[in-house]
Amino acid sequence: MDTDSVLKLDNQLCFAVYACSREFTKLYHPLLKELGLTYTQYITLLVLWEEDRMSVKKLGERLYLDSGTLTPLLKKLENMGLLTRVRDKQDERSVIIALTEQGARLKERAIEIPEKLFCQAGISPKEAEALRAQITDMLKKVQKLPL
Amino acid sequence: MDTDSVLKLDNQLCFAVYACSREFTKLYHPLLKELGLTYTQYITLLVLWEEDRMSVKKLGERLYLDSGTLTPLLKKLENMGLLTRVRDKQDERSVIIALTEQGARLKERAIEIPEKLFCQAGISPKEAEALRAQITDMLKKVQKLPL
DNA sequence: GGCTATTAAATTGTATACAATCTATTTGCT
DNA sequence: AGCAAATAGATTGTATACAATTTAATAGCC
Repeated sequence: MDTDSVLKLDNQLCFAVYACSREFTKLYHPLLKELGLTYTQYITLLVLWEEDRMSVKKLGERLYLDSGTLTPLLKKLENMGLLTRVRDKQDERSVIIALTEQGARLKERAIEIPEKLFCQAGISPKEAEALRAQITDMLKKVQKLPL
Repeated sequence: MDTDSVLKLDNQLCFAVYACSREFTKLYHPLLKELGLTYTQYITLLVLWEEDRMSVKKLGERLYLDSGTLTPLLKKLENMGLLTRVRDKQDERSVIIALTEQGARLKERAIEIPEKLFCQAGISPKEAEALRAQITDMLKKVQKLPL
């Protein structure tokens, strides 16, 4: 590719990923609205539905988000009555996030979302999985870089 | 995939794309900082370097961004002296964005960025292009959906 | 021509993201 | 024990994103 082509927006992998991410989020929006959640709040709960009781630090590692994003987000979910934030007695530096009854129950209603989305988007589960694996590979590659 | 697996974060295509997008942007950050640009400002200029003089509307279609995001961003780039915002005489509803001398010149320095990135990330141009094509396909699919 | 619908930007309000910094706690070392 | 370095969250400041609404201008229709 010549020097001019590499600067073309349509040739840039990063832009494709960036635009795709935002369009995907828009697709989630109406479905999540029914649950009263934003996308970031939703993926935070996904992690907790898999494994309840987790430090902010570990949550951040799973979501690739730092405390600057998570702290206000978790405070909001706490105010909504979906989780609790409690200092770890063993290590007072950490804060343990745990689902409330209500937060745990919300999982039932969230189950339908992934399927609805695939149907809407017309993406087959097989090709979705193939693409997800490739993107995850790249994510690991990009994330591991020494800054 | 069973009902529980679809809710697992690591199985979700959307999350992979979302996390990858943010990690990619972080990779750009130090390189763009040298030019005094953010990622969104950079891709806006990419479009204008390809085709100068364009309405906010058209710019938004290329970038998948709306006026709510673009208006403040373009005002900032205007203040930085990189572009001008002028009402279209033919259609006073539109605003035409045009590069200044300085904005056009910045392209020279931006040329190096894509190559530096690929080297850093250890992604071969060939696999990047293959992945970009797949993601763009999905983007089109997701974006065309009737809301 | 005159009125309604549509369109393009701008504005408003809410929710992220993240770099950089700060605070409190704990670890590791002597 | 005592202290420097490291760690986990919280805070601050800046820059997006985007839904929803508003404003101004144009297009379409009678």
